[in-house]
Amino acid sequence: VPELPEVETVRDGLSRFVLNRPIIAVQARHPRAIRRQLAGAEDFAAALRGTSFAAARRRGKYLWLPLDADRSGARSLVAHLGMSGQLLVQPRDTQDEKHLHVRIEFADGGPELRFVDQRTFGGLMIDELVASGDGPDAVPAQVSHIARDPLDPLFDDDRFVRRTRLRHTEVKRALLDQTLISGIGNIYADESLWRARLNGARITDSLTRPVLRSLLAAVREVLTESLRQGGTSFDSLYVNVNGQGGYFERDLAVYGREGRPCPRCGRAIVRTSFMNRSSFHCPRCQRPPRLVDSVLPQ
DNA sequence: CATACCGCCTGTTAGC
DNA sequence: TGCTAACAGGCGGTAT
Repeated sequence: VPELPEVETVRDGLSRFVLNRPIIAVQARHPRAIRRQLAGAEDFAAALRGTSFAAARRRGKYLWLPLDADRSGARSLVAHLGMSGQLLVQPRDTQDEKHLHVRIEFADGGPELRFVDQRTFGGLMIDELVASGDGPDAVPAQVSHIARDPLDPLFDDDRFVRRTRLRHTEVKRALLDQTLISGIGNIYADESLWRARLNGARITDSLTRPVLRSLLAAVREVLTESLRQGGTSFDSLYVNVNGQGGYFERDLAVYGREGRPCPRCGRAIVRTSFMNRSSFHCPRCQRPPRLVDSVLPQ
């Protein structure tokens, strides 16, 4: 599942292989992949033909490629990989992938950009850049509600701690809320909570500022180490633009490791159902909240 | 406003 | 063996 380290790895690949190359043809083969393009497939293709990508940017799990300023500097190709989306840079003679949804060809005849997505939760669209509201940089309108991510130099730690403590919800929910802190999905939420020795069911307004700061530090450690390894390819659906997986799965402490020993204390990792998805934690290192602190009715 | 939950998707695996 | 059901889960929309 592509989260911040995976999306950043893709962004880096795009920045090296698809910038400043005039686009000559665009093929949208699956309408669902561009469902957010309200004006339709032809409008999508027309916006890209003849221009080029000027840069590759990211916030949280969204990435976007601003179009060449000479023609349409206010617009970008916005991408979200969803559960299983891949942006691949492939030689033109490479056989079409089974779930190839969008193809972008360049005038130089070099490798083309392909959007491949098995579960179709991802998508592409052309969108206008707008002021971000929390800083000097512009972001696509589709991305404007997304908080800065913890690897963004302008991420405001104090604001995150303050806003989190104003909420009354489980801390894992808060980590997954992209309007509070972006880029974290189920895998890195569990890994970060384990590093911070916090149970994900702890309630945000009962956590102290130092505890939340240490959680934020754990989040940054996990994301940074995973990024160094090219991300996590837990279910092999995540690959970089060259089709290669990352290696962080080897370093996962709890995610997907039910029954195996906690790397810190040796106790068996426990799997629970949480928010209708799987969560993994160490029952010794991450003690559940006292009942009085539970989110359940008082 | 804050918070919780549903539905969208398909390939893989578990269970009968 | 063959079928069904569960599972994976990010996110926008909607309900409370």
